[in-house]
Amino acid sequence: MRVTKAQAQANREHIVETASVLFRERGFDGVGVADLMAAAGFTHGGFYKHFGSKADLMAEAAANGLAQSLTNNVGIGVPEFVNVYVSREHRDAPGGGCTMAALCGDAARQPPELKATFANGIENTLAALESQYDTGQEAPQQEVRAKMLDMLAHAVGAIMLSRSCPDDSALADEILEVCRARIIASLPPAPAQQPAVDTES
Amino acid sequence: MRVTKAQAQANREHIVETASVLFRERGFDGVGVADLMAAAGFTHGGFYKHFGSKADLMAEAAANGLAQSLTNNVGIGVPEFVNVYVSREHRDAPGGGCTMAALCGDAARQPPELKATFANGIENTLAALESQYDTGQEAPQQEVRAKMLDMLAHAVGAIMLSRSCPDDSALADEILEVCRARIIASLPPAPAQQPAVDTES
DNA sequence: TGTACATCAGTGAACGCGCGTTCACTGATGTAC
DNA sequence: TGTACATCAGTGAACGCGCGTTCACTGATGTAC
Repeated sequence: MRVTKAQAQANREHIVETASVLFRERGFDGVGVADLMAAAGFTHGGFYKHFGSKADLMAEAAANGLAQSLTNNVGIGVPEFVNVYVSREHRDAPGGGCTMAALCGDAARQPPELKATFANGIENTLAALESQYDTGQEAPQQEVRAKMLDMLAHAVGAIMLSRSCPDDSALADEILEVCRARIIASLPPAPAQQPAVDTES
Repeated sequence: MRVTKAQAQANREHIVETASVLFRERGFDGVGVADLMAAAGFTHGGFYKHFGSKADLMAEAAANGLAQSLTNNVGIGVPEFVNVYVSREHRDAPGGGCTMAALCGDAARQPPELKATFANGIENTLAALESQYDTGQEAPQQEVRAKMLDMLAHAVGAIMLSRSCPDDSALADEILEVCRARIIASLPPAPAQQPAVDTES
């Protein structure tokens, strides 16, 4: 049952995207090759026509997920990004959410190639955040980068800690609410001292 | 080869502590029952004389690790805690480090019982941090709790993100250094506006 | 205190199962003429 | 354009392996008398 080259390429991409979601939901070890292929609408045997190994797909799926989380959050501005990111909706839907938050615990135990993919995803996310971060005043690029890196770690920690609590627990929600408010409050260098500046001026 | 009741109890505790370290190093799925028992100096068959299942041990080992991270950091003060926590030494030694940072990614996919154990560990850590947090001024208990919860998520995120980067990468170190400095700077409510107050006055 | 027997922590072979991976096969696609 | 053949994406059975768990067994401990 051979298939068009274009169809085969589309199938391959579909498998990567399916894997990207499933890995975020269940972790790398929680998704088998047969599971994955069935979820994508295929039988497991064809897997190795597309990928050298499960580890290879893990790297591709991670890269795909890391890139996707970027395109999902382009141009909304940093405070709104934090509102969307540090939310119950995001916490409760890891499959469609941030790959860093869903898989960085797993990534820490993976071989260097996959960690490099992760570091690359972090760098790209950082670059996107930097470009959207308006301090309302001149700020050296290094300072902006540090601020966004700090904010990202903060937000990732909030989601991950919240996800490790029982689904209906007050603590899980408290973590999100406390952290969201404080991350947003920390965004402009000194919000209370510096009244809102019209960015269109 | 039966063994003294006291010895059996000691062996059981030794298995839990060994598991606590190995799970932090390799994750719940990365440690088999046979691995674990061998590391503790036993054969695998005896495991079920002590524990009903691997899942039961996971909960006990997590509780043990979460309690341990508390006793390791009693009385050193919050800024010093951050210095020790958000460090390369901690990042590079997960087996002896914080159970939250090592396993909260795994915990998010575990059954409610284990998540409840995790939430309990977070609450206990919070209580310990609150008792050590000196704002230099009067602050409502709720505000102190929020500050410590926020700080904990921030520190956990920094370690986890750093661990997901390649071992020798500049980004891994940058994350730690940037976050450590900023977390510490954020500790007193307004460090720049409020010069050091002699706490002995 | 000494003796006989039950208990049970620890051993190591064995179990069923699911995993990642391989392979012979199918049949539509792609290609050479 | 039409024909003959090679290619190869996808199928599904099979592989070896390691996992969590079970079990008959051992022999020192604990207990009853």
